[in-house]
Amino acid sequence: MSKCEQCIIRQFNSLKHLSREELVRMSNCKTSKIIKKGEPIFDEGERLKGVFCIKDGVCKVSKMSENGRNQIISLVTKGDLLGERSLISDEPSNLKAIALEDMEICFIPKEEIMKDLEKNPSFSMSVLKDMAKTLKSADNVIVDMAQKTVKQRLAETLLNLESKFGTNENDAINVHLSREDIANIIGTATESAIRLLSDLKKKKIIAFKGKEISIINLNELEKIAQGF
Amino acid sequence: MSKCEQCIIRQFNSLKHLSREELVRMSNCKTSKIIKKGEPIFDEGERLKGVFCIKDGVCKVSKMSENGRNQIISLVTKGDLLGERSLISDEPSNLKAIALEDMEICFIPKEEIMKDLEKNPSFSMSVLKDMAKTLKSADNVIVDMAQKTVKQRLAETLLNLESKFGTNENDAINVHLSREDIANIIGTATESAIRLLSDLKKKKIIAFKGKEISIINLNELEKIAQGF
DNA sequence: TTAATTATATGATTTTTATCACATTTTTAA
DNA sequence: TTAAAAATGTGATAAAAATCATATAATTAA
Repeated sequence: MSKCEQCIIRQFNSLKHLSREELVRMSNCKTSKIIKKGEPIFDEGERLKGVFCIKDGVCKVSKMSENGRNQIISLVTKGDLLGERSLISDEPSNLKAIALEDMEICFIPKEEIMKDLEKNPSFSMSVLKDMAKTLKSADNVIVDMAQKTVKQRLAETLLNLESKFGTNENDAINVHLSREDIANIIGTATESAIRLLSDLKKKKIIAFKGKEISIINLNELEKIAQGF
Repeated sequence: MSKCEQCIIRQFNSLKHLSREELVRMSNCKTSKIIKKGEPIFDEGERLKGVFCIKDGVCKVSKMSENGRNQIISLVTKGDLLGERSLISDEPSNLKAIALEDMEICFIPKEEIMKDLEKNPSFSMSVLKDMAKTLKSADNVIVDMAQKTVKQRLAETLLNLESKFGTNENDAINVHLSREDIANIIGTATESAIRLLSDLKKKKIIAFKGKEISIINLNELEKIAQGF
């Protein structure tokens, strides 16, 4: 079992503010898990017993609408923490997390995290800052969902994916999403997403083969995202 | 100048976790303001120098989309705190706040709040909980915006307004919003909002005269919000 | 390997929503 | 008080997006 105090991943999130003793204690109570592609980390309505620190892999965090359609709220990846919110608000999770690829995650029990949150101001301040940032970006998503067309949202989503996941050796965006997942991020019907992707391909703004998507004309895609 | 330690409003927000000394100190540096209907409390891009505690009145918090349309993110009212987020993230506000009616607000300087946040764990924990809650509701708004029809969102908005503001002696929802404001909450064109309101009136699900709107058939409105 | 299942793709059509135009009412300010 | 401005309301039309149908490609499991 690897040790938290030696784990490089914590540098990417609020856990970097923990002291050596806090990390040692965390190491002793944390557990590691392998989650296979397609498997859930937790489900809607589940009461989380701790937080997850993503060591490797990507998962989609989504929520079912009353209409019975699934909306992906965020993609959580290596270095991110997952589940702090429902831990802090002490309510069942309103979200579901499913692995998009094989994952390696650490589970840290609730009591441990809560103790650190209350005792270590620089840790709690960091979590606070993180939440303020997430909230700001949630506001932006609300505005986009409410005011932008599906075409704009698709363009924006592709740009966001490239900047979050980077590109591989073929200049393709470094994450594999099904057309349905893409549709569920932008909040549209799968057919609409497919159609708009085909349009962008026809206009040589993007290229794709299967789930490997690459942005060819970044400038044009940015224009589309802004509504031109 | 009224004193924070005697102010009843703080019971409604995280400030209730402050100690008597903290409140006395706050009292000595806070200032009170009257904001007239239609006036801004702060604007998009402005760097806030403190937080606002709403003593009386309602304001709309909104953001301009790249399309040049305004989206109302929330309505902030008596007892609420405003501006903590951009203070915590130490970035210019991404939002604009405009009074919907005459308001009475207190301004608490940044240094004072930040000191309390760092020194008083029960205060910072309360702010943290509050943000977790706001984030959860932001997720719900994202899902609604992405997946529900304008009609559903209008029904939902009316229900939310009634439960947040209550009703007056005529059973009308206790807040006055223009049709444009309503449209900007649900994220649609003003004409569409007006048309759908007229439909609901024709079907005797709501009644209104000017900005006084009342829900007549709650059950039916809830059904519409859910997509029937 | 092959059949079954699932994902992707595209056409035709319907539904939803935005836009434009204009009339009427209400509010505001001179 | 009254003219101007702003808000509300409604019809006609256009644009955007969903839905339904069906074909093909890719993936999965027996």
